[in-house]
Amino acid sequence: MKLTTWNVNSINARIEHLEKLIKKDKSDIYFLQELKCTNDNFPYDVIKNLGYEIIVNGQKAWNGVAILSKKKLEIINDKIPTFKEDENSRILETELKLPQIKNKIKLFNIYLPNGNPIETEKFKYKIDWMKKFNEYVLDLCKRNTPIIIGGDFNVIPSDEDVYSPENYKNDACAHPLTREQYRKLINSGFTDTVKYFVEGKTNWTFWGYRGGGWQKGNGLRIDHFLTTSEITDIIKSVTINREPRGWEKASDHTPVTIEI
DNA sequence: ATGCCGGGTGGAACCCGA
Repeated sequence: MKLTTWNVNSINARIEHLEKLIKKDKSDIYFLQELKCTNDNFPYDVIKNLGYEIIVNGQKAWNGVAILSKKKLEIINDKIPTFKEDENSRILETELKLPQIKNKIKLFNIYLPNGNPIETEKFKYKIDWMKKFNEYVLDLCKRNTPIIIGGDFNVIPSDEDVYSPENYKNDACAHPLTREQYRKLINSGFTDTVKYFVEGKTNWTFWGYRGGGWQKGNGLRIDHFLTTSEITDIIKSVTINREPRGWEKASDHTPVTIEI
């Protein structure tokens, strides 16, 4: 069972890349972020023709997340239940049953707010979003629910996860308050699967368009899969697929895959 | 050069992202 997360930076601008990726790696489930389209403008036909069921939480111009799955999944939540007033489409919660795990697994596809610049309401919104999400998820943890959280976290977990910590000293993704909220998940038993399973350094998942980020190898590790222990125990592999970042007119993020 | 690029939107010397 392969699950892949990818911030596509506009599903309609990237549909040919997505098709190419799906035909190559054939994951069972895809978490997509930054669709930049409404539910009505999602390219359902292309993806259905590849053999996937689709759930979408879209929004005009910004944000938007979707889950593609070979087997039909149901939407459990499209808002954080403790943060229903959130106006942005940034989350999809669904459930998956696997034979090797007794209870249903909770799947979360998230597009966590960027939060820059840090002196504005945007940063307050980011921290608030993280607190509300943690409140909900950590409550599930207490009840020993198996959980997989995948997506674009906009969190640089440590200074090892950015090409130049100095340049990101005042960035919302590396801010101590951001890292503190992320650590609450780690300290509650979630495994940062890329950190734990992918060897070596510079395991970037994002390279910015500006200043030749990709060409210079100036990247960040901000797309993550976090798993509770029951899931971590059955992980076969975790990979960052750098290839799509090198394609013409690429997304600035590249896919991350876990196999269980 | 985070005034850099590349999306969306609407018709912008605009907005957003990270």
